[in-house]
Amino acid sequence: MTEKLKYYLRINTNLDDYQLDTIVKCFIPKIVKRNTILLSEGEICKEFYFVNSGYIRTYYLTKQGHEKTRNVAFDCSIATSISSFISQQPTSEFVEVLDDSELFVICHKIFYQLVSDIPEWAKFYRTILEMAYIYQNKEIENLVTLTAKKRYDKLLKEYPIYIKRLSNRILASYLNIAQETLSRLKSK
Amino acid sequence: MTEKLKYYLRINTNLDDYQLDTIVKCFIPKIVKRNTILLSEGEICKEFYFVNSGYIRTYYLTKQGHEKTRNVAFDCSIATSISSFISQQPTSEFVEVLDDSELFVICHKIFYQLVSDIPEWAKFYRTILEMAYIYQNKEIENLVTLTAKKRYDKLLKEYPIYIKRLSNRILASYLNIAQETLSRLKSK
DNA sequence: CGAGGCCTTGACCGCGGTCAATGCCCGTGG
DNA sequence: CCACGGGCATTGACCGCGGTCAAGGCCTCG
Repeated sequence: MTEKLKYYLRINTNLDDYQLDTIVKCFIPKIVKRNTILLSEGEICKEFYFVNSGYIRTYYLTKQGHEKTRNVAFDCSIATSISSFISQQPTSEFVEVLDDSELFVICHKIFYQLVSDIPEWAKFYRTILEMAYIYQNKEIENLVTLTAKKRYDKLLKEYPIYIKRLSNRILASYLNIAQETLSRLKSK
Repeated sequence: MTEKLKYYLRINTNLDDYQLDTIVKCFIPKIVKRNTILLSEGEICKEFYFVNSGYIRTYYLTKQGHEKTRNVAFDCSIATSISSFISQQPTSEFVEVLDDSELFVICHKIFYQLVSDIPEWAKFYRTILEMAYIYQNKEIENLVTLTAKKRYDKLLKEYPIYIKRLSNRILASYLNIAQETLSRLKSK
Protein backbone atom coordinates (compact mmCIF):
# COMPACT_ATOMS: atom_id res chain seq x y z
CA MET A 1 0.00 0.00 0.00
CA THR A 2 2.95 2.32 0.53
CA GLU A 3 4.43 1.72 -2.93
CA LYS A 4 3.39 5.05 -4.41
CA LEU A 5 4.69 6.97 -1.42
CA LYS A 6 8.01 5.11 -1.59
CA TYR A 7 8.23 5.67 -5.29
CA TYR A 8 7.47 9.36 -4.86
CA LEU A 9 10.17 9.76 -2.24
CA ARG A 10 12.66 7.71 -4.20
CA ILE A 11 12.44 9.93 -7.26
CA ASN A 12 12.31 13.20 -5.30
CA THR A 13 15.08 12.58 -2.79
CA ASN A 14 18.37 10.77 -2.39
CA LEU A 15 17.28 8.95 0.75
CA ASP A 16 18.86 5.54 1.20
CA ASP A 17 16.68 2.49 1.77
CA TYR A 18 17.03 2.53 5.51
CA GLN A 19 16.08 6.21 5.79
CA LEU A 20 13.25 5.66 3.35
CA ASP A 21 11.80 2.97 5.58
CA THR A 22 12.17 5.13 8.65
CA ILE A 23 10.33 7.94 6.95
CA VAL A 24 7.57 5.91 5.38
CA LYS A 25 6.82 4.51 8.84
CA CYS A 26 6.16 8.06 10.01
CA PHE A 27 3.24 8.36 7.60
CA ILE A 28 -0.11 7.09 8.79
CA PRO A 29 -2.70 5.89 6.27
CA LYS A 30 -6.04 7.64 6.33
CA ILE A 31 -9.10 6.70 4.32
CA VAL A 32 -11.45 9.61 3.76
CA LYS A 33 -14.76 10.10 1.99
CA ARG A 34 -15.33 12.79 -0.61
CA ASN A 35 -16.28 16.22 0.72
CA THR A 36 -14.50 15.63 4.02
CA ILE A 37 -12.93 18.78 5.41
CA LEU A 38 -9.47 17.99 6.73
CA LEU A 39 -8.73 21.51 7.92
CA SER A 40 -10.90 24.59 8.44
CA GLU A 41 -10.20 28.29 8.50
CA GLY A 42 -8.92 29.37 11.89
CA GLU A 43 -7.34 26.05 12.78
CA ILE A 44 -3.63 25.43 12.96
CA CYS A 45 -2.43 23.02 10.32
CA LYS A 46 -0.75 20.07 11.97
CA GLU A 47 -0.81 17.59 9.11
CA PHE A 48 1.00 17.10 5.85
CA TYR A 49 -0.59 14.82 3.25
CA PHE A 50 0.57 12.51 0.55
CA VAL A 51 -2.31 11.69 -1.78
CA ASN A 52 -2.20 8.01 -2.57
CA SER A 53 -5.47 7.97 -4.48
CA GLY A 54 -8.24 10.47 -5.04
CA TYR A 55 -7.53 14.18 -4.81
CA ILE A 56 -7.80 17.10 -2.46
CA ARG A 57 -7.81 20.88 -2.69
CA THR A 58 -7.09 23.94 -0.60
CA TYR A 59 -9.30 27.00 -0.87
CA TYR A 60 -10.46 29.95 1.11
CA LEU A 61 -13.66 31.85 1.49
CA THR A 62 -14.04 35.52 0.66
CA LYS A 63 -16.06 37.88 2.80
CA GLN A 64 -18.87 37.37 0.28
CA GLY A 65 -18.72 33.63 0.88
CA HIS A 66 -17.15 32.73 -2.45
CA GLU A 67 -14.69 29.87 -2.59
CA LYS A 68 -11.26 30.53 -4.05
CA THR A 69 -9.43 27.32 -4.83
CA ARG A 70 -5.68 27.78 -4.53
CA ASN A 71 -4.34 24.33 -5.10
CA VAL A 72 -5.40 20.88 -6.18
CA ALA A 73 -3.30 17.81 -5.40
CA PHE A 74 -4.05 14.78 -7.53
CA ASP A 75 -2.86 11.31 -6.64
CA CYS A 76 0.82 10.73 -6.06
CA SER A 77 1.44 14.25 -4.90
CA ILE A 78 1.64 16.16 -1.66
CA ALA A 79 -0.53 18.82 -0.09
CA THR A 80 -1.26 20.83 2.99
CA SER A 81 -2.02 24.37 4.02
CA ILE A 82 1.64 25.27 3.70
CA SER A 83 1.52 28.75 5.25
CA SER A 84 -0.07 27.48 8.41
CA PHE A 85 2.01 24.31 8.48
CA ILE A 86 5.13 26.47 8.34
CA SER A 87 4.09 29.20 10.71
CA GLN A 88 1.85 27.23 13.05
CA GLN A 89 -0.51 30.17 12.95
CA PRO A 90 -4.26 29.84 12.27
CA THR A 91 -4.87 29.17 8.60
CA SER A 92 -7.19 31.11 6.34
CA GLU A 93 -7.57 28.08 4.12
CA PHE A 94 -9.72 24.99 4.04
CA VAL A 95 -8.37 21.61 2.98
CA GLU A 96 -11.04 19.44 1.40
CA VAL A 97 -11.12 15.93 -0.02
CA LEU A 98 -12.69 15.99 -3.49
CA ASP A 99 -13.21 12.28 -3.95
CA ASP A 100 -13.03 9.16 -1.82
CA SER A 101 -9.31 9.12 -1.16
CA GLU A 102 -6.46 7.29 0.49
CA LEU A 103 -4.00 9.61 2.13
CA PHE A 104 -0.80 9.23 4.07
CA VAL A 105 -0.47 11.70 6.89
CA ILE A 106 2.59 12.91 8.71
CA CYS A 107 2.14 15.26 11.62
CA HIS A 108 3.93 18.56 12.03
CA LYS A 109 6.06 17.51 14.97
CA ILE A 110 7.45 14.39 13.35
CA PHE A 111 7.91 16.14 10.03
CA TYR A 112 10.18 18.73 11.61
CA GLN A 113 11.88 16.11 13.74
CA LEU A 114 12.90 14.46 10.48
CA VAL A 115 14.07 17.81 9.13
CA SER A 116 16.42 18.09 12.11
CA ASP A 117 17.54 14.47 12.09
CA ILE A 118 17.91 13.57 8.44
CA PRO A 119 19.79 16.10 6.30
CA GLU A 120 18.46 14.56 3.13
CA TRP A 121 14.94 15.13 4.41
CA ALA A 122 15.82 18.73 5.22
CA LYS A 123 16.94 19.05 1.62
CA PHE A 124 13.66 17.56 0.43
CA TYR A 125 11.78 20.05 2.57
CA ARG A 126 13.81 22.86 1.01
CA THR A 127 12.91 21.57 -2.41
CA ILE A 128 9.23 21.51 -1.49
CA LEU A 129 9.49 25.12 -0.41
CA GLU A 130 11.31 26.08 -3.58
CA MET A 131 8.77 24.39 -5.80
CA ALA A 132 5.88 25.86 -3.83
CA TYR A 133 7.41 29.31 -4.21
CA ILE A 134 7.85 28.93 -7.94
CA TYR A 135 4.32 27.60 -8.30
CA GLN A 136 2.86 30.60 -6.51
CA ASN A 137 5.06 32.95 -8.44
CA LYS A 138 3.62 31.64 -11.71
CA GLU A 139 0.15 31.84 -10.27
CA ILE A 140 0.59 35.53 -9.47
CA GLU A 141 2.00 36.18 -12.91
CA ASN A 142 -1.05 34.52 -14.46
CA LEU A 143 -3.43 36.48 -12.28
CA VAL A 144 -1.94 39.89 -12.98
CA THR A 145 -1.09 39.51 -16.66
CA LEU A 146 -3.79 37.32 -18.18
CA THR A 147 -7.49 37.76 -18.87
CA ALA A 148 -9.97 35.14 -17.71
CA LYS A 149 -10.04 33.55 -21.15
CA LYS A 150 -6.28 33.38 -21.41
CA ARG A 151 -5.96 31.81 -17.98
CA TYR A 152 -8.41 29.15 -19.09
CA ASP A 153 -6.64 28.57 -22.39
CA LYS A 154 -3.29 28.30 -20.66
CA LEU A 155 -4.54 25.79 -18.13
CA LEU A 156 -6.20 23.79 -20.90
CA LYS A 157 -2.93 23.67 -22.78
CA GLU A 158 -0.54 23.07 -19.89
CA TYR A 159 -2.56 21.09 -17.36
CA PRO A 160 -5.68 19.73 -19.10
CA ILE A 161 -6.17 17.33 -16.19
CA TYR A 162 -7.62 20.25 -14.22
CA ILE A 163 -10.27 20.83 -16.83
CA LYS A 164 -11.02 17.13 -17.14
CA ARG A 165 -11.31 16.24 -13.50
CA LEU A 166 -12.63 19.32 -11.74
CA SER A 167 -16.25 20.37 -11.66
CA ASN A 168 -16.99 23.72 -13.25
CA ARG A 169 -17.68 25.22 -9.89
CA ILE A 170 -14.25 24.32 -8.54
CA LEU A 171 -12.44 24.94 -11.79
CA ALA A 172 -13.94 28.43 -11.95
CA SER A 173 -12.84 29.20 -8.42
CA TYR A 174 -9.36 27.91 -9.25
CA LEU A 175 -9.15 30.23 -12.26
CA ASN A 176 -10.56 33.05 -10.17
CA ILE A 177 -13.58 33.61 -12.37
CA ALA A 178 -17.31 33.24 -11.83
CA GLN A 179 -18.85 29.92 -12.68
CA GLU A 180 -21.11 31.57 -15.25
CA THR A 181 -18.13 33.16 -16.97
CA LEU A 182 -16.35 29.81 -17.17
CA SER A 183 -19.45 28.25 -18.66
CA ARG A 184 -19.48 30.92 -21.36
CA LEU A 185 -15.75 30.51 -22.02
CA LYS A 186 -16.11 26.77 -22.45
CA SER A 187 -18.90 27.11 -25.01
CA LYS A 188 -16.51 28.43 -27.67
CA MET B 1 30.23 49.54 6.46
CA THR B 2 29.07 45.98 7.03
CA GLU B 3 27.35 46.75 10.34
CA LYS B 4 23.80 46.58 8.99
CA LEU B 5 24.44 43.30 7.21
CA LYS B 6 25.97 41.83 10.36
CA TYR B 7 23.12 43.10 12.45
CA TYR B 8 20.59 41.67 10.01
CA LEU B 9 22.24 38.25 10.06
CA ARG B 10 22.65 38.31 13.81
CA ILE B 11 18.96 38.80 14.46
CA ASN B 12 17.82 36.42 11.73
CA THR B 13 20.17 33.50 12.37
CA ASN B 14 22.03 31.75 15.14
CA LEU B 15 25.38 31.99 13.41
CA ASP B 16 28.34 32.27 15.76
CA ASP B 17 30.82 35.10 15.38
CA TYR B 18 33.30 33.11 13.37
CA GLN B 19 30.67 31.91 10.89
CA LEU B 20 29.25 35.40 10.71
CA ASP B 21 32.63 36.76 9.65
CA THR B 22 33.08 34.03 7.09
CA ILE B 23 29.71 34.79 5.59
CA VAL B 24 29.98 38.55 5.62
CA LYS B 25 33.25 38.21 3.70
CA CYS B 26 31.33 36.41 0.95
CA PHE B 27 29.27 39.54 0.29
CA ILE B 28 30.75 42.11 -2.06
CA PRO B 29 29.77 45.77 -1.74
CA LYS B 30 28.25 47.35 -4.80
CA ILE B 31 27.37 51.02 -5.22
CA VAL B 32 24.66 51.60 -7.80
CA LYS B 33 22.87 54.64 -9.18
CA ARG B 34 19.11 54.94 -9.28
CA ASN B 35 17.36 53.34 -12.25
CA THR B 36 20.12 50.81 -12.74
CA ILE B 37 18.81 47.48 -13.96
CA LEU B 38 20.54 44.68 -12.07
CA LEU B 39 18.78 41.87 -13.90
CA SER B 40 16.67 41.75 -17.04
CA GLU B 41 14.01 39.39 -18.31
CA GLY B 42 15.54 36.35 -19.97
CA GLU B 43 18.73 36.39 -17.91
CA ILE B 44 19.60 33.86 -15.26
CA CYS B 45 19.72 35.36 -11.80
CA LYS B 46 23.16 34.80 -10.30
CA GLU B 47 23.10 37.37 -7.52
CA PHE B 48 21.43 37.76 -4.18
CA TYR B 49 21.27 41.23 -2.65
CA PHE B 50 21.30 42.75 0.78
CA VAL B 51 20.14 46.37 0.60
CA ASN B 52 22.37 48.45 2.84
CA SER B 53 20.87 51.77 1.79
CA GLY B 54 18.42 52.86 -0.89
CA TYR B 55 15.86 50.42 -2.25
CA ILE B 56 15.23 48.10 -5.15
CA ARG B 57 12.28 46.39 -6.74
CA THR B 58 11.44 43.39 -8.88
CA TYR B 59 8.82 43.67 -11.60
CA TYR B 60 7.84 42.17 -14.89
CA LEU B 61 6.44 43.45 -18.12
CA THR B 62 3.12 42.32 -19.56
CA LYS B 63 2.66 41.69 -23.25
CA GLN B 64 1.16 45.18 -23.43
CA GLY B 65 4.34 46.61 -21.95
CA HIS B 66 2.92 47.41 -18.53
CA GLU B 67 5.12 47.06 -15.51
CA LYS B 68 3.93 44.87 -12.66
CA THR B 69 5.94 45.44 -9.49
CA ARG B 70 6.07 42.27 -7.41
CA ASN B 71 8.37 43.25 -4.59
CA VAL B 72 10.14 46.22 -3.08
CA ALA B 73 13.10 45.77 -0.74
CA PHE B 74 13.88 48.79 1.41
CA ASP B 75 17.15 49.17 3.28
CA CYS B 76 18.24 46.49 5.66
CA SER B 77 16.43 43.77 3.77
CA ILE B 78 17.18 41.20 1.12
CA ALA B 79 16.09 40.79 -2.47
CA THR B 80 16.59 38.93 -5.70
CA SER B 81 14.57 37.28 -8.43
CA ILE B 82 13.98 34.28 -6.23
CA SER B 83 12.42 31.96 -8.80
CA SER B 84 15.34 32.30 -11.14
CA PHE B 85 17.89 32.28 -8.35
CA ILE B 86 16.46 28.97 -7.18
CA SER B 87 15.88 27.32 -10.51
CA GLN B 88 18.75 28.88 -12.48
CA GLN B 89 16.32 29.24 -15.34
CA PRO B 90 15.81 32.50 -17.28
CA THR B 91 13.82 34.96 -15.22
CA SER B 92 10.71 36.77 -16.33
CA GLU B 93 11.46 39.57 -13.88
CA PHE B 94 13.54 42.70 -13.86
CA VAL B 95 15.44 43.83 -10.78
CA GLU B 96 15.81 47.59 -10.64
CA VAL B 97 17.46 50.02 -8.25
CA LEU B 98 15.01 52.75 -7.29
CA ASP B 99 17.42 55.15 -5.66
CA ASP B 100 21.17 55.56 -5.37
CA SER B 101 21.93 52.52 -3.27
CA GLU B 102 24.60 50.54 -1.49
CA LEU B 103 24.16 46.83 -1.88
CA PHE B 104 25.97 43.74 -0.72
CA VAL B 105 26.03 41.00 -3.28
CA ILE B 106 26.58 37.30 -2.88
CA CYS B 107 26.71 35.14 -5.97
CA HIS B 108 24.67 32.03 -6.52
CA LYS B 109 27.57 29.60 -6.37
CA ILE B 110 28.92 30.84 -3.06
CA PHE B 111 25.46 31.17 -1.60
CA TYR B 112 24.74 27.49 -2.20
CA GLN B 113 28.23 26.53 -1.12
CA LEU B 114 27.37 28.08 2.23
CA VAL B 115 24.08 26.21 2.26
CA SER B 116 26.03 22.96 1.97
CA ASP B 117 28.80 23.90 4.37
CA ILE B 118 27.06 25.74 7.18
CA PRO B 119 23.92 24.10 8.54
CA GLU B 120 22.88 27.29 10.22
CA TRP B 121 23.01 29.04 6.85
CA ALA B 122 20.94 26.25 5.32
CA LYS B 123 18.41 26.93 8.03
CA PHE B 124 18.49 30.64 7.26
CA TYR B 125 17.90 29.83 3.61
CA ARG B 126 14.93 27.68 4.59
CA THR B 127 13.53 30.55 6.61
CA ILE B 128 13.90 32.88 3.64
CA LEU B 129 11.95 30.43 1.50
CA GLU B 130 9.28 30.06 4.15
CA MET B 131 8.87 33.81 4.54
CA ALA B 132 8.85 34.32 0.79
CA TYR B 133 6.16 31.68 0.44
CA ILE B 134 3.99 33.24 3.10
CA TYR B 135 4.48 36.67 1.57
CA GLN B 136 3.33 35.49 -1.84
CA ASN B 137 0.47 33.58 -0.30
CA LYS B 138 -0.86 36.78 1.25
CA GLU B 139 -0.31 38.62 -1.99
CA ILE B 140 -2.47 36.13 -3.86
CA GLU B 141 -5.14 36.34 -1.19
CA ASN B 142 -5.17 40.12 -1.55
CA LEU B 143 -5.37 39.94 -5.31
CA VAL B 144 -8.24 37.48 -5.48
CA THR B 145 -10.34 38.72 -2.57
CA LEU B 146 -9.94 42.50 -2.48
CA THR B 147 -11.00 45.35 -4.74
CA ALA B 148 -8.48 47.94 -5.88
CA LYS B 149 -9.58 50.35 -3.19
CA LYS B 150 -9.35 47.75 -0.44
CA ARG B 151 -5.87 46.70 -1.52
CA TYR B 152 -4.82 50.33 -1.30
CA ASP B 153 -6.44 50.83 2.10
CA LYS B 154 -4.85 47.68 3.44
CA LEU B 155 -1.39 48.69 2.27
CA LEU B 156 -1.86 52.16 3.70
CA LYS B 157 -2.79 50.66 7.03
CA GLU B 158 -0.24 47.85 7.23
CA TYR B 159 2.77 49.17 5.31
CA PRO B 160 2.39 52.93 4.84
CA ILE B 161 6.06 53.13 3.90
CA TYR B 162 5.09 51.87 0.44
CA ILE B 163 2.72 54.76 -0.04
CA LYS B 164 5.21 57.25 1.32
CA ARG B 165 8.27 56.22 -0.61
CA LEU B 166 7.05 54.89 -3.93
CA SER B 167 6.03 57.04 -6.88
CA ASN B 168 2.42 56.67 -7.96
CA ARG B 169 3.49 54.90 -11.09
CA ILE B 170 5.32 52.18 -9.18
CA LEU B 171 2.84 52.03 -6.33
CA ALA B 172 0.03 51.51 -8.84
CA SER B 173 1.90 48.69 -10.53
CA TYR B 174 2.57 47.13 -7.13
CA LEU B 175 -1.15 47.23 -6.29
CA ASN B 176 -1.95 45.92 -9.74
CA ILE B 177 -4.07 48.88 -10.73
CA ALA B 178 -3.74 51.60 -13.37
CA GLN B 179 -1.94 54.75 -12.38
CA GLU B 180 -5.07 56.80 -13.14
CA THR B 181 -7.14 54.62 -10.86
CA LEU B 182 -4.65 55.03 -8.03
CA SER B 183 -4.73 58.77 -8.51
CA ARG B 184 -8.50 58.72 -8.17
CA LEU B 185 -8.36 56.49 -5.11
CA LYS B 186 -5.89 58.77 -3.38
CA SER B 187 -8.06 61.86 -3.90
CA LYS B 188 -10.64 60.65 -1.36
C1' DC C 1 14.20 77.69 -21.31
C1' DG C 2 12.62 73.55 -23.40
C1' DA C 3 11.82 68.51 -23.15
C1' DG C 4 10.34 64.66 -20.93
C1' DG C 5 8.38 62.28 -17.14
C1' DC C 6 4.84 62.14 -13.76
C1' DC C 7 0.31 63.18 -11.91
C1' DT C 8 -4.47 64.47 -12.43
C1' DT C 9 -8.97 64.67 -14.52
C1' DG C 10 -12.60 63.64 -17.82
C1' DA C 11 -15.00 60.69 -21.21
C1' DC C 12 -15.77 56.30 -22.62
C1' DC C 13 -16.33 51.38 -22.60
C1' DG C 14 -15.57 46.43 -22.10
C1' DC C 15 -14.55 42.47 -19.22
C1' DG C 16 -16.38 39.88 -16.15
C1' DG C 17 -19.46 39.73 -11.95
C1' DT C 18 -24.30 39.41 -10.20
C1' DC C 19 -28.93 38.01 -10.28
C1' DA C 20 -32.50 35.18 -11.91
C1' DA C 21 -34.74 31.56 -14.53
C1' DT C 22 -34.47 27.09 -16.45
C1' DG C 23 -32.85 22.54 -17.29
C1' DC C 24 -30.28 18.51 -16.09
C1' DC C 25 -28.41 14.87 -13.38
C1' DC C 26 -28.25 12.02 -9.52
C1' DG C 27 -29.00 10.25 -4.90
C1' DT C 28 -32.54 9.21 -1.54
C1' DG C 29 -36.72 7.66 0.32
C1' DG C 30 -41.59 6.31 -0.15
C1' DC D 1 -39.66 1.89 -9.53
C1' DC D 2 -40.88 6.56 -9.68
C1' DA D 3 -41.17 11.16 -7.29
C1' DC D 4 -38.90 14.62 -5.34
C1' DG D 5 -35.21 17.77 -3.89
C1' DG D 6 -30.73 19.64 -4.14
C1' DG D 7 -26.60 20.67 -6.40
C1' DC D 8 -24.55 21.88 -10.68
C1' DA D 9 -24.43 23.90 -15.41
C1' DT D 10 -26.26 27.02 -18.82
C1' DT D 11 -28.11 31.22 -20.67
C1' DG D 12 -29.83 35.98 -20.73
C1' DA D 13 -30.13 40.71 -18.96
C1' DC D 14 -27.88 44.06 -16.62
C1' DC D 15 -24.29 46.89 -14.71
C1' DG D 16 -20.22 48.57 -12.25
C1' DC D 17 -15.28 48.43 -11.43
C1' DG D 18 -11.46 49.64 -13.27
C1' DG D 19 -8.77 50.02 -17.73
C1' DT D 20 -7.78 52.96 -21.84
C1' DC D 21 -7.15 57.08 -24.25
C1' DA D 22 -6.41 61.85 -24.40
C1' DA D 23 -5.50 66.47 -22.76
C1' DG D 24 -3.49 69.60 -19.62
C1' DG D 25 -0.58 71.09 -15.69
C1' DC D 26 3.45 70.69 -12.93
C1' DC D 27 8.11 69.64 -11.71
C1' DT D 28 12.88 68.41 -12.58
C1' DC D 29 16.90 68.34 -14.89
C1' DG D 30 19.96 69.18 -18.67
